[in-house]
Amino acid sequence: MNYKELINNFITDAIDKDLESGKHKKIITRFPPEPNGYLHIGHAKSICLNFGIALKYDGICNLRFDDTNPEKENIEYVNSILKDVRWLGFEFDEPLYASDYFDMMYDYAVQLIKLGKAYVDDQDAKTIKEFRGTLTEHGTNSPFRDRTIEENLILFQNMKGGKYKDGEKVLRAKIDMHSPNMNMRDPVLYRILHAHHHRTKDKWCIYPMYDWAHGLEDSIENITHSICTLEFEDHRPLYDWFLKQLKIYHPQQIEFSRLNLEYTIMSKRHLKLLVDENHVSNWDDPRMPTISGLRRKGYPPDAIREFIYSLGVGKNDGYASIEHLEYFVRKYLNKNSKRIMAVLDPVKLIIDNYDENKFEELEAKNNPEDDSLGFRKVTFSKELYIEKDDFMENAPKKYFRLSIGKEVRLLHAYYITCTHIEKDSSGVVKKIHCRYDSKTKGGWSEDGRKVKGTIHWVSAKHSINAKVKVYDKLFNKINPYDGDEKNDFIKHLNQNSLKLINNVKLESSMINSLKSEYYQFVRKGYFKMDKDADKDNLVFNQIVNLRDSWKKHTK
RNA sequence: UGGGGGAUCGUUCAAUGGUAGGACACAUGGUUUUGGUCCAUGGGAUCGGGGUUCGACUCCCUGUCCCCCAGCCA
Repeated sequence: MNYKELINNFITDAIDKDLESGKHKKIITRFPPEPNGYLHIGHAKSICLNFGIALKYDGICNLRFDDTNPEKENIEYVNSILKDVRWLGFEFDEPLYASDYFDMMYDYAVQLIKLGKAYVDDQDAKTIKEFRGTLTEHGTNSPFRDRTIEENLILFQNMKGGKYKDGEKVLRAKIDMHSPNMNMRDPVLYRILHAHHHRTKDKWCIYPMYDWAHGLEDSIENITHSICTLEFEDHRPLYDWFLKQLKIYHPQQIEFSRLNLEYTIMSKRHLKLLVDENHVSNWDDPRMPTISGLRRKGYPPDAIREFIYSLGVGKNDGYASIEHLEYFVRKYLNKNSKRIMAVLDPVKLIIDNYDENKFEELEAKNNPEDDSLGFRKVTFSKELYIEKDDFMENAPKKYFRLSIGKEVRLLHAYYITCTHIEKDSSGVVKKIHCRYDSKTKGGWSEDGRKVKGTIHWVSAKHSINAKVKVYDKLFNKINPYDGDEKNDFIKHLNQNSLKLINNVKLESSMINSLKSEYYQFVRKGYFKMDKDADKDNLVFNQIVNLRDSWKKHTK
């Protein structure tokens, strides 16, 4: 991808100006996930933006774990994030950790106390909340707000030293309890948490809050542009205030609107709920909007990147459509998948004038637009399977497929004409009898005879059994939160989001199918073998179906 | 009159005082050994009302609607 031209938005406009004015020479961005869950496609936007900008300007993008809350974070999440960012195609040096800066952050806090800009508050959480005021009423100063610097220094040291229980004291910035911006009403800087941290172990029992930590992390790493989502816009005055008080290097925070995808949710907390309550199998369930879910489903990273960059970056909130994402998935897969024939809903087709014991190895192209993907042999014989819906007894005029008396092409094989059918007692078609034209081998005729329909097939005797999983949208509503209490989104879960198809027949060449490979099941869709599948249990996930303009006619 | 942000085709992003454009979606036609791909064509928008200007999506005034903020989460 050509990142120089790929990304152009209001953020790169700002960067261009900073480069022109000489404010910066080298651009440094960062992607700062909290390791408290798996990354989702919303994070992919931030990743593509931050790493993309670094690539565009020959700069650097740090991968930094914002691991300031040990109660929710763990190493499993750290590892998944590392894997997902790399899988998306971005490279980084050793990952960085906010927890590596805990000593520095502590020292800065001491400095802030010495400046008379921070104090230890003995009020409990409930009282602090009460004193904070409301959106329309200003707050009230804490009775502990005017402690001396000396006292604050000792108290803060005692907090660090473990002399108090969780929640007994906090360190707060001394800003303005009358500020119309709630974030400026003496925000908490440190809370007491006697918790085991996955990296610093038991060294600390006080942990910094986001607002305190984030600007310091950015400053320490010499980040030039700290790009975050819109909900932090209100926090920017605080971000700026801290760095100004401390007189340290001051990155610029710029906010953009986060990515929303139709029919799904992007809250890590809520995605975790879906996992914990078994609404999905795990974080990598192919129905999840997580990077690991999309990977398991078979979405190529290139397609995800192209999708993200096609969206652009702005400050409007809105929803990206599933179709838009699927367009890029199909676009990539059309070029990069091998075609094979698979029958998902089989019915027997018998070629009455073909010898019982004969079979032929016919040559088939793996990708009609790209010879470099090679050729393969498919086995043809007297008894085949075709899709049930490729035959209709009473076909409408524009139906191009098989029906009694009509001729179609079997892809890569022969022209066949249907002569008669066999049904069971309840009228279900059990066998379709045809005759083939031996002069049409390969699927074309010298006489220029026109055959409108082409259908796929597999040889019954040579076929391989498999299972297929087809996925639909996770929720029934574009915005699962719409009009409800925040936690009612569960009731909008699509109960039919997973369909298991058991009796799938694959062409014989699939005996050597690979987990790493993308396949197009001709006329059906794109598929990839599930990570838990094996030779004895072939399971394919449908990545996305093929566009189907016939379906529109039938409606 | 609490603060902050936003409003352009159905969706998403452009146009930075000078012909409102692209992509997806949709529609029509063509090509085709996938009713896929590809190609061509078409319909379709500046939140409302004033103002400044030769000229306004852009600047000013005013109104309306939407999103975010009252964690010792990030």
